[in-house]
Amino acid sequence: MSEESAPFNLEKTYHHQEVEDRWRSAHWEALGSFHAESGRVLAEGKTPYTVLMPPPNVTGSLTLGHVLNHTLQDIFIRYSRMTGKEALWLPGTDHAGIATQTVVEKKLRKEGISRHDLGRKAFLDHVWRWREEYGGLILRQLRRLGISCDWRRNLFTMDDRASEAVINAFTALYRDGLIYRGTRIINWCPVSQTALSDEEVIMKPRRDKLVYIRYALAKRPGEYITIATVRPETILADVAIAVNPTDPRYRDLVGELAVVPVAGRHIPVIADDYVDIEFGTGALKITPAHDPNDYEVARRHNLPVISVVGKDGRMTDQYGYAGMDRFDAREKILSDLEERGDLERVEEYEHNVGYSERADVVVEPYLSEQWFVRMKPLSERALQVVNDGEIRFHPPHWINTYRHWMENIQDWCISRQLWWGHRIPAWYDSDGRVWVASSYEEACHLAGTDKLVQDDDVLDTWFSSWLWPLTTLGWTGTHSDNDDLRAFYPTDTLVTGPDIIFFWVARMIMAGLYFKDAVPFRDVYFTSIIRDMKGRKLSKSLGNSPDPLKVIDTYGTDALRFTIIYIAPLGQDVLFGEEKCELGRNFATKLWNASRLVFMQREKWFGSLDEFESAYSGFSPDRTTFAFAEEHVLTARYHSMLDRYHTAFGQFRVNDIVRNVYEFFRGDFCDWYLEALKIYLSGISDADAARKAVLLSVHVLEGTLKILHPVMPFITDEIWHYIIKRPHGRSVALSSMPEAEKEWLGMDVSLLSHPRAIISEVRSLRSLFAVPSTSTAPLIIRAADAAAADLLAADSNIIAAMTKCDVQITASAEKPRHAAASVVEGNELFVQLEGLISFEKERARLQKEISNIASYAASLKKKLENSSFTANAPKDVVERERDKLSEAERNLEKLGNNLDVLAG
RNA sequence: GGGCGAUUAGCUCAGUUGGUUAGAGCGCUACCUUGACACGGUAGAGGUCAGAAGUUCGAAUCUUCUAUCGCCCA
Repeated sequence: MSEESAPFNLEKTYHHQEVEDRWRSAHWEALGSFHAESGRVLAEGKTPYTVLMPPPNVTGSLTLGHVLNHTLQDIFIRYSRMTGKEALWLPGTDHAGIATQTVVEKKLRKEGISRHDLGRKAFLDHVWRWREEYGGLILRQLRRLGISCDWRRNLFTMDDRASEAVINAFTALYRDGLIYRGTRIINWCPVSQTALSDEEVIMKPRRDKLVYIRYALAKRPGEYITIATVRPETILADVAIAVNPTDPRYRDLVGELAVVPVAGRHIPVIADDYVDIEFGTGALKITPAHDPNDYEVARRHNLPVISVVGKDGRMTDQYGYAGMDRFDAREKILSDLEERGDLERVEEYEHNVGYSERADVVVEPYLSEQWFVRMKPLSERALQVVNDGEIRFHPPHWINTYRHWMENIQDWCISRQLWWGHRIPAWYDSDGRVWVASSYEEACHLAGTDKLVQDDDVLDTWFSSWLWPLTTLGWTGTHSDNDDLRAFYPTDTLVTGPDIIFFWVARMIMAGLYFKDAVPFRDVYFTSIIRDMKGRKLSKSLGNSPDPLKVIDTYGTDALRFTIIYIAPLGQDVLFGEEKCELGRNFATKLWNASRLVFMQREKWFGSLDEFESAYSGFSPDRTTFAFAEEHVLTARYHSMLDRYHTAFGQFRVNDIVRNVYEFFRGDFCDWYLEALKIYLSGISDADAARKAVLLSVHVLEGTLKILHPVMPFITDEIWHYIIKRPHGRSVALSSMPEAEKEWLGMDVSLLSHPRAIISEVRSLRSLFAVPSTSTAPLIIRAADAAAADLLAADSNIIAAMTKCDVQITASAEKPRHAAASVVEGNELFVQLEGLISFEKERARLQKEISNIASYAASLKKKLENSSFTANAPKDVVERERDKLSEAERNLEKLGNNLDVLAG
């Protein structure tokens, strides 16, 4: 910060690194700027505003997706804080069961150790140590974004408090009959060696071979039935061949026995509606241990279940394939079948196959005993609150996806065969009976014995994430309320990607309603998906995902934040390229330089900072003291911009927010107001008048800094401290947002905009006739009326400087010869360009202009002569069309006269 | 197969309930190193709003169909 004696202005150039480093989260954190207190809501009556951070995975590192997501949350939080709310942003991380365990196992493997060598407890100690060392990375990186969380409340899903809540939630659901244990075909990841929920399986198209295999009929020598399958290795586990009961081709075969090739087992031919007559041969092998649909068929027909693929994806059969990988076995059995003559033919076949989300291998449908949450009872209210609008989605079309999932919901497999996670609070006694309780002691008490063994499995990570709105506010399941919950639950805005709508959003809604009897949040903002410039998803393997930290180093955090919001519309994918950050960087530079100009003028016109401060503290724009038109226009445009800004927030149109401010600042503030201000101040001797104009520039600059602050927190805080001297500990983040004032919103500035329009037109003429920028041309303005004449006369210096013309404003000038002429808002302009313009060129230009306007006027005339238009269209629309027509006609007349002068 | 979304300037996208001679950024062209800023300024070129039909006084905007692309669920 500058000394009192030194000039109180910004450095000549903006160094984002230096400024951002100074205002880093650490600074704001040390000040406690972003702490929220329930007392201020409960006792002082402040309105709460709460945002839940979607807990990033502890193994994660910062991606552009995080940048977008967290910038949006920060924008909402900072805006709410500045509009007087008690703004609470709850940060945290999740323990990411599979990912974390995989990372630690990989690390151990390099040291030649497996987790089984260590045993469960020692392994978990390793995981915890790993998390202490590396698990904070993502949060440190997020801090570089300048996000304004209440970091005191940082929560990890494996923390004691969160773990307690998980256990209590489990036991409560079990008690209510919503959790059960059962044998089902689940999605098994052979690499991670755990069950997965349906949501963790990603369907991907895959080219496989559709294999047609002949099964001999046991009692009809020489006859056979042919089935088609993409998984020939599982024929070893076949228990039946099914045909559709209405299929005439196979009707007489139902009840026959077929011989499984290689295995030699006799299996029945059965009839079941499930079989699709069109697919393959219409005869389907039934392999209940390796296909969920086959499992259902087998149950209906009381068939046995035989398994030939083990947990590791290797064969477990007794026919010589045991130990082989399932895909190697597939090839082997294919050649064996061919050799045996059982292979009829092979077709290329593209179909969708489930892959494990984490390990990216083909998921194995696997029959095993797992824990499930019964979803149907939970889904009904969860669907209702979204249908009723109690929770709103932005953009709303995601409701369809949500609704579809809720209406076709399947039970949720929550057990995972991992060690890292919340261990399932279920114990088995020596008779194999299960006892679910919050602790071993309680389970012993229930069971009446202490000879209990706890279930080995842990819970799905999402089983802790779905409690996030509750656990972050201190809910543990043993009490229903506390001050934080009373003050901040339900939370307000959830910002997340649509890819976890099922995983997380839907389940949080269920949990909130079930455990707290209230929705967990009001609005859900679904972010864009970020792609590269070619529209491809960002991925490490493609090498097309820029490192946000490098982007920040190059362009600055503010620039990145501004850019990503500028280019990310609600509900659309966004194509990101690092170079796009030039937009944000350039804007930050512009903001800096414009501020420098304002501060330079302040320094020039105020004797000292104190003098300025005392004038500024009582300042508000007063149109009766305005000296030039741009002061009116700027102030009116400023308030209309504020109005659009607040409206955009209300509608979650974040994209509009930055575009609106961007246009206002570059256009209205810099290009028009500041340019006019410079000229006004350069020729002035009245210091008091000058000070008023400077005060207005600071006033609007400060307002602009405030409204930009949620998007660009660093540079705005820096410049804000130069508005007046403020203690280093203060922050624009804790100041209040400017409001749009009705008085200014209603102001008609159309007349006051004439100077702008005239300046643009004259510049255009100069450029058209290639008038050298060094030469000053005489400009005669014949004003539309007395009011316009007064206004233009007052602004004549500004018009002169901005057009580089000698301006003469008259009521009745002769039409000069040798002039380019134009009409703007009824004001006739003559730029005398003796020797500079060619008559021919000007004549042609006027003729073209006249014919343009004439055809425009004709179309307006036609419209207005159409009686159904004048009868049906709203009055103001018709009125507007009339105005346009008369304006066009006036212009035509004037331009026509000019043409005559040229001709004559 | 079902659902959702997209198609507007060379590129990336705005365009809120139908009422503009359709906008921005980047790129392009010309001019300008002017005491805030060349990461800048001024002026300009560039679009039959994917196609067809319909509703309407009026359609980029609403309806239907078609085409192409993308996502989700089977």
